[in-house]
Amino acid sequence: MKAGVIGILEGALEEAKKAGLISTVEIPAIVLDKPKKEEFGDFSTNIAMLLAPLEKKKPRDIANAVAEKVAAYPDVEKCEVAGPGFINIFLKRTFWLKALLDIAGKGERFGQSEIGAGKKVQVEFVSANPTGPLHIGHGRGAAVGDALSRILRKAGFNVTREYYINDAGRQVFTLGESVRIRVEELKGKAIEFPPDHYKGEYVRDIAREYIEKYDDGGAGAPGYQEFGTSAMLEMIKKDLEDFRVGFDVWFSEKSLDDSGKVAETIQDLKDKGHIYEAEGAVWFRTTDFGDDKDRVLVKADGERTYFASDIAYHRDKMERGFDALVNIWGADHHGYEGRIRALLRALGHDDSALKIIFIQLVALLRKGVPVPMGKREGEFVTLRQVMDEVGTDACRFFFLMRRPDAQLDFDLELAKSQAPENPVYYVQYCHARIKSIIGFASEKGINVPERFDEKLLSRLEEKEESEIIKHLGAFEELVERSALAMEPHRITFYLMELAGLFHPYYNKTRVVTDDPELTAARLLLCRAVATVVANGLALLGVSAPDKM
RNA sequence: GCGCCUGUAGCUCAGUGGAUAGAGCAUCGGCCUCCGAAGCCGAGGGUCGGAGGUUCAAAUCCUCUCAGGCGCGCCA
Repeated sequence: MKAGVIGILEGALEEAKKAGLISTVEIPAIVLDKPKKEEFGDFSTNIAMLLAPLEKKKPRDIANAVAEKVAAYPDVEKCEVAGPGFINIFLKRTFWLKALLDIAGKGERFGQSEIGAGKKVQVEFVSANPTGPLHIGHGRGAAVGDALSRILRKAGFNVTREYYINDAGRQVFTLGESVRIRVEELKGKAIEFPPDHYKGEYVRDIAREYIEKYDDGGAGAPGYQEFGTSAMLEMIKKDLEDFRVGFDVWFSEKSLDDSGKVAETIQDLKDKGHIYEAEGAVWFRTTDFGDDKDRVLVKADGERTYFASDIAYHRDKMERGFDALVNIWGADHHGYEGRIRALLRALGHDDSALKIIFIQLVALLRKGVPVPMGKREGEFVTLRQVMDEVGTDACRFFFLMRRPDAQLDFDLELAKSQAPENPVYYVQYCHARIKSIIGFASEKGINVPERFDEKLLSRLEEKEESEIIKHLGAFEELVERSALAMEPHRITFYLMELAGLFHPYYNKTRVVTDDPELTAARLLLCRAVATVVANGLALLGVSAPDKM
């Protein structure tokens, strides 16, 4: 919708230029606003005020000249100049009705665009260590990463979702040890459990499973570490599956090491002169590329650091030819950003290809009272627990109700309440309600018309109806902007607004009436709302139920 | 001490440099003989943490400052 108006404006500016009213060659980018007040029109632009200093003329004079040209376009009802020099454009109702025709024609494809132009984007998210179950914070990252991937795809990007498995190094070793100790314990040995090991109940479960399968100690028995890691990974995969989060690639840290890529990367940096040795360790001079301090790649004891794997991983990512990389990290990792950017630049890449989204903490509440968390106490709340309690739909929706970098209060009781204050149901109810209306009409032998035109739709004369239609028409641009800004929460807010327009309309206006033409037009409008709600919820990975 | 994030209504939060800053919840008062009341209508509520600066125009950009969170390992 908006693109069309920008076209009109560009045309008008060109005409003004030809008529000698404007002399500036480089016209600033056109910004179209949706004014807050309807007296300011459907769209408003500040272009005259931006041109004023360049033209050395009064903004209002320029605005008047442009407005006159704009007003001549057939889709334009009128065009006014207001305030310091805003150009306010009022469009004809028929212009908006095109959105309804569009939605009816495209159905679930409505909202799709080509703005991504098939660019390859990798979204790496969750990437939790396979040493314990996913907790609530991972869940938020999973919801954001998954929704973002869906939105990017809708906007025409070629998306790869990837999970980086930290299956090498200290932590998985400790997991293996934890399993071993529990196995021996279960067999009756009294062993003091080391405090820095994983003491969650799930480790006992894994130990029990191990004893059941391999206690005979057959030749094929895997090591504790290997067994524990794969058991944890299976559990994580199952959690994610039930959370409706899928991945295209599961990338193993261990495989990087095995294939020699870590050593290769260090050598590469050495060849480029970014490596030095000091105090028995091998350092990467990241300070040459904006980092706070240099970083160790190989410790004095000969062991590689986690960062050594990470540089190999990000080098590998770049070599796979992505146009953009998105990393979704917990906010506690933001200290890592500098060194990863340093790496990309050291390798000669443009680090602006990398976008890191930091996920802030989730504060779990129950009726407003904080639920205690803390990994050390072994009483951290898992994604599984929350999912089971409030359901996947509510859980995902709540995670996507806030900007990722803002802390989130998640109230369990609110999320599962079937009361009106629960926003998940507010949106889903809108969809179910419309399906019910369409069902009611069809029982009376009235169906959503197969064939229709602008004349039929022009029966939608209520103010609420045009507001809804305008909002529907903004959906495509919303998806684009949400994709480009990489902000899934915009979709959530849009849907709450759309439902907030529809419910009052429904309460006030009868859809199924004695007037067949009016009924047909309103059924079409309703179905369009349902389509957009369903499409929007699909981007969030939340279901759009026909009945609730 | 240094770095990053966040300060907007009682609470939780929206708000690509634009016009009189919005929504939900909470509070109070109303609406089901009629397409789904998981809904609707109405009311009250603000020094956009603070101070300077840039601009025709600042919640938005810059500087300083205050408050909260997080990070500053040869841990991952």
